[in-house]
Amino acid sequence: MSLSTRYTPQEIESKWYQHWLDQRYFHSEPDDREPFTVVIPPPNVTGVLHMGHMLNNTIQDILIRKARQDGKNACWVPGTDHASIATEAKVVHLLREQGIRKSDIGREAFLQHAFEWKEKYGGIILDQLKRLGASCDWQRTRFTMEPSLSAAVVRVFVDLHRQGRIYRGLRMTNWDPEAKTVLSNEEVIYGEENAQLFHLRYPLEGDPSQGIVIATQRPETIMADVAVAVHPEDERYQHLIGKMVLIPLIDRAIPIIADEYVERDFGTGALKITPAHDQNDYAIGQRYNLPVIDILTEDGKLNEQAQILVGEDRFIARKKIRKLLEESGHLIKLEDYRTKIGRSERTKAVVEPRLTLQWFVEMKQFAHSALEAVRSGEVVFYPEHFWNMYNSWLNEDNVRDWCISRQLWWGQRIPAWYLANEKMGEESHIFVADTADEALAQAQEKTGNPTLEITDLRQEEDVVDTWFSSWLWPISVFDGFQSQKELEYYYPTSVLVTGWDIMFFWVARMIMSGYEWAPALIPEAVKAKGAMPFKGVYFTGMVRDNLRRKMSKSLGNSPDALALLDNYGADGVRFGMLSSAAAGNDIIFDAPIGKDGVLNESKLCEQGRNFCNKMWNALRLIKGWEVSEQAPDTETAQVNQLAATWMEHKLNQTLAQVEGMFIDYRLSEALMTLYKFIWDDFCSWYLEMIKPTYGAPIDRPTLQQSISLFERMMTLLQPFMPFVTEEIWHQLSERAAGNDCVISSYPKSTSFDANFIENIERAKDIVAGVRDVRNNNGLKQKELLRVFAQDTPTSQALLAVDGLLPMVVKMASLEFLQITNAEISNGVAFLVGNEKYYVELEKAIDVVEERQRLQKELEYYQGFVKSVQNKLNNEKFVSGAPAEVVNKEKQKLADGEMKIKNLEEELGKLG
RNA sequence: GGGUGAUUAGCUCAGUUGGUUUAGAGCGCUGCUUUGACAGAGCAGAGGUCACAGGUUCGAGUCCUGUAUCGCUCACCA
Repeated sequence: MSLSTRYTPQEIESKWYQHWLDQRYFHSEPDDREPFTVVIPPPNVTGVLHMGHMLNNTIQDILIRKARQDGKNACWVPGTDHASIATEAKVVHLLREQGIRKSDIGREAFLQHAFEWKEKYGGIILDQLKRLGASCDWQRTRFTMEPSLSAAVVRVFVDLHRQGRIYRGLRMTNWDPEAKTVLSNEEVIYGEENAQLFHLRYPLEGDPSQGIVIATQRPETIMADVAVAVHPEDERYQHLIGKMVLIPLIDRAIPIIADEYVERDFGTGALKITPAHDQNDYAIGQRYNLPVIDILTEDGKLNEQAQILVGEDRFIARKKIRKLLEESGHLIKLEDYRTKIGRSERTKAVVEPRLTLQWFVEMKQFAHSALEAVRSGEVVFYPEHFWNMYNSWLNEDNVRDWCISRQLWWGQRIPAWYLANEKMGEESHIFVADTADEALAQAQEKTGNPTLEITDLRQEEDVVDTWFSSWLWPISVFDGFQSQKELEYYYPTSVLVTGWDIMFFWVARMIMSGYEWAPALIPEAVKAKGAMPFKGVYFTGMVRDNLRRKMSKSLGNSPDALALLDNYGADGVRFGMLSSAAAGNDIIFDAPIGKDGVLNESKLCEQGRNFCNKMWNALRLIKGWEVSEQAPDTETAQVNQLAATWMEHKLNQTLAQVEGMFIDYRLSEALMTLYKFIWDDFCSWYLEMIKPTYGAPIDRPTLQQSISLFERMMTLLQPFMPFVTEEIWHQLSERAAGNDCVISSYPKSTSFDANFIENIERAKDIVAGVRDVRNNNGLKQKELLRVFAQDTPTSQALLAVDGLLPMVVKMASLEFLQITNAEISNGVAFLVGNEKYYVELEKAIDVVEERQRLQKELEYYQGFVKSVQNKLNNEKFVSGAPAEVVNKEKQKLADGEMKIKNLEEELGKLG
């Protein structure tokens, strides 16, 4: 025997992965088969494999491998996302360590560094996916910033701009006055700090005896006020609505308006509106068409617009204006107050809300098509309930225009040009075009100045949001904007597998872009197959730790994915990931440490590894048998035949279940079903049934039958656990080149005899009954027992099934099993169905213990019968329930009563 | 506060349109088993009033309403 007693995944996995690549099994070209297409959610180039990747890529791989075995043209397109913010931050950090500042080296040099970095580290995560077994078509690997995909970004930008659906507008952004840059929301850290709430009185214009008191934390911004707002139903202020009040110190008149945004209970119930310096005030200002007065400079000082304290820093100004307000009698009250203040992650400066010019995509039309796609069922969500979240994001009340500009360098630069002599932020001409030359031509025409040169233009500094490139992914990975040949074949893709956290950022936007551009690019294909980018979306849960936090590197709470692969093998990890991952439910992977000090997460992978080992040892058993060309004795032949027939039925039954589960994407259930079939039915029962006595040979037909079964099981399991199945496939018999498990065709279920399966289940109950008696009476396995079956038509029929009786004798280690009417003098009884079986004991029966056992069982059935009787005594049930259900209950009652009778008889015998 | 999901065995979770015995799995636990494929194993066992309260129904873990607890998510009070 050359096979080691344990399955060792390491060499086996790399061996077969390389083999599959050599055979180009994962490569796809359009042909006349039905396509099954999946595009990977491109991981960040900066990424390293974490649990979330392992989960959703395992699922994608299972679907792709299954489709491949189903004879479809399976195509899984891998790739990476340039992830502008994350990557730029990483490269900036790296350069800083070398003493290089981004601003010193300029855009070109910075991008060169960034690309070098990407070349060096960008592929790591894809190599890690290979270790997991991902059967991607690596020849198709794409990157969101490669030329073709970038060209697509520029093209759709120009297209939308031409249609007037991209515009430049003001937006409140997080401004870092120290770094003089816009921050993304993620770069702002909020914390509670002490502050003061100023109550200021604004006198009524023309009647200083009246006025209104507002509360503010930022008295230095009152010069930027454009209104005072109160709640429309606030009785205190009804008489003031519509009147004008004067801003203290500068006496500018502003209106009092009514808006439901105002909380009556907070502060004084009156709110100053300062659109330039507050997010919400800006929104209110928009609603009422109020002007915007910006009184701050880009480094946080008061400007000329403020009229007073010009040139003072905002915090100095706050102190000074307090004094001024006190002196002028406008400061009514000052209270201490805890509030949340946002600071820049990097400079720690208090972030200033600031209006800046940004680029936007109009969302109304897009949102409508995206909602319709899912509402109509053209795109199906698994699980369905995610529709609610999707709907609430995208409905007209909530959808907001998409700000697509980012103040970064790493990304696709916005294809807009300005006249170089116009001041930044105040450009009056904008030329949007695919290339600088086209922009120049536009500029010459629009300005009527044919002598303009390229140097007279200045390109927009900002790049587009990363999602503005990844929303084209299902089209652009097939170079769909350049040539439609592949797109026509592969589009729409079959299913998208991703986490629900990016439902809005990515999933919804891909749907939008699909419906926007696919109809124009591939009209015929869209007519036949639809415009959606994918037919289904499988939302995986978030992988969280035991505190239910998302796993992330910054928290350091993610288990080392590669270490898991090393310890348990890819198949073990795939099993572990899947076994607790129902679609959409978050999975807690880093569960509390158990008693034995082992993490539960590892336990799941351990179970997967043990499963590999179990199959491996089943293989060793079969390979260890000597083969005999002689037919075995009749009884053995009968048992073998019975076992074989049973397994064929059972296999088809299992297959039918698994087929249904695949259709519903119930992958973990499908895996569990196969697990139980292989471990319990095949290993624990079938192999034990046919196993020759020690040292004896096995007959060839039975061996062949077993190998054939094993082979089919490997085919069924291959999508889930590709490596161990491939290895066993090849260990089972010599294979011609190209005969590999990975491409073996997935069988379709045929009919099966449920009755036959049921008979075997009864026989297994007899065996279990005998084992129980052994356990309770301390009888050794080797001790052959005599068992008697009560003579009834049912037991007659059961034991008459060919081979069943000798099978039970073998499995339960019996001397014999006989049907009899006679009293068994020293027999311990157990029930199988309604039939009594007796195990004859040599020694005296422990009457007390036996009574207890029977009594307990009796009580159970008495309770059971009572509940059934209650049901049947209920008029309404008998008349209301379908006859089928009532009959079932009657049968249950009869069975229960029979069991009670039998148990009472046995108790009676014990005296 | 809005939205959304969860609450089933010690732990992690299934339970698919309400009706196969008064609910299942894996791990853990308890007992037994060790020259015989596998101790990364085998056999058996214990363990749950399905969060709580109502309601609909002949029948509810499953549907409805409310409550509690926990989570996620969006918006956050000048």
